[in-house]
Amino acid sequence: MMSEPVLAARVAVPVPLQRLFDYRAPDGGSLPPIGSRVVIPFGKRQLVGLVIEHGPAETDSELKPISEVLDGGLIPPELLGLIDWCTRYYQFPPGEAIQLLLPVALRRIKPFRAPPADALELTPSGEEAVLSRAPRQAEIQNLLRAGPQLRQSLADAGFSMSALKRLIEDGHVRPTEAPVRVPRKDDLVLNPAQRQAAAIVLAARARFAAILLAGVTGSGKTEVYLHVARRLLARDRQVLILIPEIGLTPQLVRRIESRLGQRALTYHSGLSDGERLACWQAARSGQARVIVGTRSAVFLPLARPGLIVVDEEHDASFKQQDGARYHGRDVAVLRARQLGIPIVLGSATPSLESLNNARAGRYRLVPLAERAGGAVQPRWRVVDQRGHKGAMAPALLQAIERHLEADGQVLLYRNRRGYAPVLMCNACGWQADCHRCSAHMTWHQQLSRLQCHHCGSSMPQPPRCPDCGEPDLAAVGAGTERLEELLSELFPAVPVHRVDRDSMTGRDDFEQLLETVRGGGRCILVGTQMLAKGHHLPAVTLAAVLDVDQALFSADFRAPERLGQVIFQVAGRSGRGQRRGDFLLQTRHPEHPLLGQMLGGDYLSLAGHLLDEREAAALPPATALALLRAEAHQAELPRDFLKQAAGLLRSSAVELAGPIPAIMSRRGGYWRFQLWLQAPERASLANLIQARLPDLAALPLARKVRWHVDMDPIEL
DNA sequence: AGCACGCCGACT
DNA sequence: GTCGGCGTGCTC
Repeated sequence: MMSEPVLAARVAVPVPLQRLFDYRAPDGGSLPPIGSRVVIPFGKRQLVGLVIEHGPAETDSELKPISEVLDGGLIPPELLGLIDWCTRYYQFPPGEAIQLLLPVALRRIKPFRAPPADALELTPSGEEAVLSRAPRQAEIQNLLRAGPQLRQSLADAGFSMSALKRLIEDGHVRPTEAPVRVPRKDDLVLNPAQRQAAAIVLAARARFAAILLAGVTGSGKTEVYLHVARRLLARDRQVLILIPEIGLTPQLVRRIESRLGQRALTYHSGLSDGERLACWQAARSGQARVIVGTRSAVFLPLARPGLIVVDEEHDASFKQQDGARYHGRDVAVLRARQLGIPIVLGSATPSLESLNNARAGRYRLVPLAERAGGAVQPRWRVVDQRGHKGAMAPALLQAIERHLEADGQVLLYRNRRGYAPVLMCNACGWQADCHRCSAHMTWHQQLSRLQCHHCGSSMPQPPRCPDCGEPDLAAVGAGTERLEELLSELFPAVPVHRVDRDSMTGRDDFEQLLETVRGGGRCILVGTQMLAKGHHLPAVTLAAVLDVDQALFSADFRAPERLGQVIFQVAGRSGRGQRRGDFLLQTRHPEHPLLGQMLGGDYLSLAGHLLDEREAAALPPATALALLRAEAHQAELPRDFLKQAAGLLRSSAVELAGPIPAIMSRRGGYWRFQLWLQAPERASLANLIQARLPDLAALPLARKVRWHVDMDPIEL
């Protein structure tokens, strides 16, 4: 037997360096186990790191000792394995792993004071207390006799903080970790298609299976997840539900809670550090049974995992666009495989990536083709906008009028916020462009300012053309703000609600608007993406997409897929109640073959066509694609860097293209270029890039440009 | 990323 | 004569 080399703890340190650092055991102690949270000396600083593995020291210099072990074996090996795969596949430094694995509160050396429990219970004295002279307090006492309640739900129920405060001061009520009971609504009876879908998932309840639940809007996908979730909760398993970054969380969470009769914890960037820590710990201990989170929740430690759900799996926000560029959906599938549990990917408009995986037999496609509750699909019609100058053709306006007269609600989708996408000089043709981006600035009339939606720069309205001095500046085109104005003029008797990031600034604005709209009554909704996402608005009988044309001719090979998704999602908003809906598509290119394909039928057959086209063109997901991106203030630097990088990456295993400018060639003052790397297999592509990464980093130009690798990019 | 060291311009 | 600009290099 060979003599043992010095065993070191290989530690991930929160710095953007492509390697681990070796440390010896703390003075007078032994090597902390893998997954331990430790404090280590790093240069002049003390940092929090994670022990990723044990191994022989890989350095000639003397090892420093670990300063302190904060938590031994905090991160389970299963998660370390997942992160290891992610760092190698997505090519991000191990230090980024710390950001993904630890909530902020645990990335600091100082122990974090745990936030007070957010539930309240009666103390023994509170049970006894006679509160006849304090009716409000007595009501609270009565409520709490049934079990602990969240502070928040007491506040929602209209109890004042002062009454609560008094009860706490008097020692009648105290914070508690005890689980809060949520009254459970009875199960909806699943229809045969839903039952069958649930049965397929449940058949795999104790092993890995990836099920792609492709349910048309209104088919009741959520009921299927929740049915399955209940069965797994009954077996004492945890359920992790991943959702895109959207503000519908409160509504969705309430629905999940009442259906499951369980409290659901949320995990997303909107939480305070303390709240995130609390959720993280509850997930790790198993106390949290149901967790609803955005993509970062895929890295939560789970004591007894039973099911992962990825809702709206096609949504681009599952892909992190900076830092560690991982895809939450794909990582979730890998995690489910490692855990040996089923994962359900749900969408009315599945991504071509997932459909391709279904074609290849890696996922099981379970279509739900019928709307639940008997609602039927809307009638589709193309509105030819040619020959009309305005933002809305007469045929569209007539349809709006007709539906309003029939007391229907109208939903109009337009993917541009602001008043007008361009401000132009009528005299010389000058356009207000961003100085830092290759983009027009958007005219916001209410703010009386021009804004760049890409870099955030903003300026007041120029009083006259900066080029020719004429004062005749015109707003060209219509964003949601202008559409709202136009519609209010055309239909003065009808409320017009604008839904976009500018109008829905308050926390609950959107939620409240949805409530109002669900209350019924004629109205027009005009808005961006926010409006297209799965909201149930039963009184909407007309939905329309106002601008499909730029997507028809986009340079982005994903544009047709995205357009298809938006169109089917918006169409799905119409006619979900008793009355059949209409759906209109406004275009100046009614003869475009893509529109023909959509009009023909359902999303899955459109997606099938699109997937065939990707295969024919050797584009993802038929091939693996990675981008090497670089940007700098001078255009030559990233271009030259990528040229040199191309030389280093040349291999028979990959096809290289570029450097070519990004679709948005300049952003925030940076010139952006990219090198396309394509290979038949994702793993071999990742391996090649990983092997050459040190050489790339060693290029002198690598220090002069900002660069990174993006595996499976979705933004070009 | 930080934080050092290191060599050239305007200030008490 | 110094304070300080950010280029370059290192972190087990």
